[in-house]
Amino acid sequence: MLTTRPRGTNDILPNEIDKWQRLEEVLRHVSRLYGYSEIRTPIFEHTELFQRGVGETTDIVEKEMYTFVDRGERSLTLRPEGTASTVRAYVENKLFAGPQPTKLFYLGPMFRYDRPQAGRYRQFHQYGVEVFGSRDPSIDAEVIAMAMDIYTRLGLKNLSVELNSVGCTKCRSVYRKELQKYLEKNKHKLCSTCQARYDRNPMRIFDCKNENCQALIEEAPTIADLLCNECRDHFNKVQEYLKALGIPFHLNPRLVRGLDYYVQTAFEIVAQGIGAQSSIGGGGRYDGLVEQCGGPATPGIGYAMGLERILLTLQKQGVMQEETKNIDVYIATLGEKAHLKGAVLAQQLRNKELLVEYDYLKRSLKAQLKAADRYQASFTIIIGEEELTNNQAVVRKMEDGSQACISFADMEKYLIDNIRKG
RNA sequence: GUGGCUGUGGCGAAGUUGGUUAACGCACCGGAUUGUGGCUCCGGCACUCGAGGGUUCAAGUCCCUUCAGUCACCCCA
Repeated sequence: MLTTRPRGTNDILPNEIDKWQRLEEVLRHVSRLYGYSEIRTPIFEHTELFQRGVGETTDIVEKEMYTFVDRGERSLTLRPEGTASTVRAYVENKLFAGPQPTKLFYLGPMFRYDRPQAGRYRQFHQYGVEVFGSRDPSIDAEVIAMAMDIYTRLGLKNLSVELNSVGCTKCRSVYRKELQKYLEKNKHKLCSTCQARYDRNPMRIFDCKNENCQALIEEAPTIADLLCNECRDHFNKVQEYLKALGIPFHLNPRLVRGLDYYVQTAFEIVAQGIGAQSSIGGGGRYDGLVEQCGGPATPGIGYAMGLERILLTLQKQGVMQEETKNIDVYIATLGEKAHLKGAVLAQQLRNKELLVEYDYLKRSLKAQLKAADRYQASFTIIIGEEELTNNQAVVRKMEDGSQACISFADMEKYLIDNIRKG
């Protein structure tokens, strides 16, 4: 156990940190373009926040939370998603009193106690945005367009946007009853989980993979048929804006997202070929959430994307180009005095913005050159007794093995000139 | 929480119906080249064959338990 990381967690090693940083760069850049400011909230919150915010009946709250009691006997929970915390921060810090809408993004680890599999981990990373203060359908469309913009910039292909409206609390309860009425006579034929869903949240039966359940619900009325005028109008406008923005989408009346707070717009972005966990992002509108979390009635919409899944998709689609790392100068030394001189020279060259490595192991020259080769150094400076007395060093161009004797006084200029050129 | 597959040196892997000192490749370190890399050759590098228990004269090879990885279900990013 001492040398094993906890289940479902990952070390991001030096050889892969690069792609993470490049991904994060794109996310921050696009955030700026769309006018979002970063918010950093705690990794853990009062358990109650997620219970109320995410919803008591969701899988997240029922079986996936990392909850613990601290020394002050408070129940705390490692955040399983980002929206609840962001809403809490919005309310607590009275951001609603500032200019609206408020557009925020976050980036960081989330935690869910789930069985790990391809594209699913217990600690995973999400980037997400939240917009508070507007119920206008144009922002729904923009948020979806923004997500697609990010994927496109990253080079992802073959994605599909699944879009639905889950209605407001009013039309949803009407729909619920309709759906229950439709399924009533066949209720006993549903699988056991769907029988439970029948009472709690019959819309989730659409998600069931069981063929029998699928058959039973196939001809069921969809929410689209029963949206109230306001919701239907909103949904139509969202589609209108999406079309105008050139974002293709699939209407999916069966898309039901697993978090309780969604109303009206719900969407998911799906990638192919990364296994069963194909959703690389999703979101929707949550107009009642801020109020429910103790703030003023404020509309909101947001989405989150899973960074591991994005990286996985990038890899599967082969759009991940390796970044070559090489240094400018390797300093090889022989003998104690030369070693000291090398240390000083390394500092001097680094001050001139050169990437410099130096041998700390007092290895043989041969071994040092081998190291220089591994670092893909452009030049290796060799300093030994002889060079010290002549106040110069051998500078070897690694590419072709050509060497020159350069005085320490001219070293900086020589290297800078030659490296810039090459 | 449920199920399938897997678990041998840093990595990738051989390992016959259980039978002596557990292949091979890569990586790493050193030498051939007394102060010079990338190629070649030579050499070096394994106290637990995931862990624990059992069967047997004898187990990496059989049985049980457990842990981990992986994929899938549930659900989600």
